[in-house]
Amino acid sequence: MPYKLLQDNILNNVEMSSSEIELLCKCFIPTSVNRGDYLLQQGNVCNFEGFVIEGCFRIYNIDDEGKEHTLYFAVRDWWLMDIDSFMNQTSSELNIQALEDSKVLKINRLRKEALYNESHRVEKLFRIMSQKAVAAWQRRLIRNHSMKAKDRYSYFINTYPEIAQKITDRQISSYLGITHEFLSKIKKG
Amino acid sequence: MPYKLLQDNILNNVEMSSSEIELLCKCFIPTSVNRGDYLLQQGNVCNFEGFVIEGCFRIYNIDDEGKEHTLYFAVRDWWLMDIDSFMNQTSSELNIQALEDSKVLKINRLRKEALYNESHRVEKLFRIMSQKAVAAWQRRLIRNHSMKAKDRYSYFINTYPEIAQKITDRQISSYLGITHEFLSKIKKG
DNA sequence: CGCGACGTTGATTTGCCTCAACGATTGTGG
DNA sequence: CCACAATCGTTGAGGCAAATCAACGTCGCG
Repeated sequence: MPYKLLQDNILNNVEMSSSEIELLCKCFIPTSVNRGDYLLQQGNVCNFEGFVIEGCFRIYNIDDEGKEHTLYFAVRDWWLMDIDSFMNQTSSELNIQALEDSKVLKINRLRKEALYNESHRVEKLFRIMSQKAVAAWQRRLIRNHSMKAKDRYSYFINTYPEIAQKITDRQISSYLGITHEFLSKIKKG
Repeated sequence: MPYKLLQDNILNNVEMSSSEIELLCKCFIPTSVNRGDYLLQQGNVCNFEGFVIEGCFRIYNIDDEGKEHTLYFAVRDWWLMDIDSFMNQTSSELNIQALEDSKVLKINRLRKEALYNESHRVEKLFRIMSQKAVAAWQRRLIRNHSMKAKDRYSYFINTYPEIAQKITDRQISSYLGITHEFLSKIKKG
């Protein structure tokens, strides 16, 4: 039952009757993604939001110089999307790639916008989720400014051991904002 | 009429009848803050959200080593709060200080939580505002990782000229994540 | 007036990047 | 199943970006 995980995640943010939550979950479509495949590629418009059931995704940007910058990783029980492209229906600057064979519950944009209007509780759910996200991004910025690369690395593997175990050092370095060579030297020292 | 600015800001995010928006705006209390004074200090709990009518604020953290890290500045038409402390009612790690004599519209936390439940539109308003904020924080992180200090400085003064004009170079440097000495050298070269 | 915060500059050090090379691992097609 | 290619992690030499520390003149404010 893939929906059980989604239900628990939702109920962790808002109260909802079992009938309402079932109606909500029905709007999410189970999708399998093969390792290496993309849910979204830079230049396209993001018209979905996803909730990861199993596997692992990397959400990253490639800049003008061809360098990769990982915004975050999404594993079981995480949400993913390009929120900027999704809201404004503009061309995305992000790639969302499966690092393993994965399963996601996807909801279509128009479906989601409709749900906002149909249900005050859905609106509340995503209001709360977004506010939590803002807090998390603020803390990440402060960590980036106050901690050296070595400490950011320790923080990452201690805070997200289940993610660290699934990804390569190169991917970690692009999340930390350093080169993979320097990460290698960090791990040695 | 300080509320006109708030009304326009809100209407820029959601539609609202004039009666409803008036009811909403009434919950915000005009507050004057003298230059140098704090709306919030590290260690206290944030129980308000603010909307700046005039003046300028700096929202920053002081780390274990005594270094200041500026999250953002808030001038006319900007919102401010410690969203983490506000949501979880935990001790704040942020300071919110007026850099000029300023005027803010403040809404109390309990009042705001009540409004969420009373009005679907209010819930929608803050859902949209939060989602926009998430997008902005994500873009800021990518800029921090992909641009050198000099380019981040140019970006800042070009994107927020009205802020740049109100603050000191030291404050800009703590926003950019560099020392004030280095910023001085950037400006020279 | 005098103090404290500010911006500047120089000398030195440090954190991190670049480039290049290498072996090890992983994935792939024949 | 093997051979090869691609990607990975590692290491070293050298360079650059930014931090650190110290000193100095300036300005605004009490």
